[in-house]
Amino acid sequence: MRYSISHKQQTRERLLQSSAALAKTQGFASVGVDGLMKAIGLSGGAFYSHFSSKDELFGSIIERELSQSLERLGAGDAQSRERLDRCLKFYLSMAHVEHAATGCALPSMGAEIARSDVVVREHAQTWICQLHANWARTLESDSLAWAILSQCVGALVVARMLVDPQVQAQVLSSSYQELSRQIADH
Amino acid sequence: MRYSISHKQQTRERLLQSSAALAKTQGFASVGVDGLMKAIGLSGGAFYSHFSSKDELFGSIIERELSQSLERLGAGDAQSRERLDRCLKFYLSMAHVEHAATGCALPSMGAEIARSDVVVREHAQTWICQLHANWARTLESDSLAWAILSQCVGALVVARMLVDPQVQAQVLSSSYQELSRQIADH
DNA sequence: GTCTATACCACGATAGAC
DNA sequence: GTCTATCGTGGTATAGAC
Repeated sequence: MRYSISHKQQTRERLLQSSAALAKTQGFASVGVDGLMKAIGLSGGAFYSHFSSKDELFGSIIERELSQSLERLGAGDAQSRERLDRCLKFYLSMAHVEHAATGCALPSMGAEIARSDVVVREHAQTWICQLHANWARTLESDSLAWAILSQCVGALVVARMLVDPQVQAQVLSSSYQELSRQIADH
Repeated sequence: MRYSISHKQQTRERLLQSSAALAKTQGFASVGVDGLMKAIGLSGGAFYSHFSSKDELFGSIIERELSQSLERLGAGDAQSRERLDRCLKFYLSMAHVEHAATGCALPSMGAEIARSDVVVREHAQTWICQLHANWARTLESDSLAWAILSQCVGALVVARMLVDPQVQAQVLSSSYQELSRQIADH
């Protein structure tokens, strides 16, 4: 063969990474196969050597994104409240609002995941429940863990819709402030 | 003229209503002009007698949806905490999760609004800030009002991604429970 | 105002050369 | 594995008859 064994894996990884970033910023439905491939310097036709369809790529992107987020937000069996606090601080930051390409996939692609087929949503559910379980163990509260997760995702969705950075920052700081109080009061 | 004066207004209203429902369920980008018109029994060509472009329709949909949500969630100058509580109960209900077509536009179209042009987002910001102001007046807390808004939107985004109705219900009830506690403690 | 027909472009996906 | 070329479809938008 004219291409090394690892070449395909590397190309596939580049494609996944680049496509995920494009999907999070422009929406997966709004970017075509040609655009996805051009972004990594390849032609559209080469796409089908890596994925049988655009939908299959979507599933792989979600899988990769969620496992990555889980690692960053709640990996391990026992995390300290200090680490959870650092996670919340970053999640609810202006940097996260402004850089959707490298951020969590839930606020940017949540609606698209909700509209996708059952297989993808089952994967998403597994991951979300795993993150919830980790946070619930740290916080010793199932309901507080769900509430935090919802509020984090919602704050980013709301903030990204706004134009004024000051109001955006207000949404973030308010959410963080109220979350901190809830965690402390618990 | 062969058509009455009010006919155009009525058709436009039907188009707005139907298109909003389709946009919330399938995503605005994923449904074509032909599909939007066929949904109200007209041909695709007739669309441009009502809107100059699909983007202009998007702006009108958002405007209409948000003012409608404001009416349902926080109209008037002074609302009781009881009414706010009823609003939260409905917003965080399984019916709302299941029927995106008639529900709030923020969880289903939030990401698309965030990606749209500045004019649309300025409009969205105006309405969101107005709703926030009403809730903040009722609750006597700016930050709590922002936190509630974020949590409501986030809970719906998260719940809609899941497949298991029991887990969906858990997300909703947890969010409602924690919100109630926050409001009571305030 | 609505229809049919159409221009024009972008999309997802495939075929065959290299 | 990647390229170019292409097929078929569906997208937005326009033109002209009624």
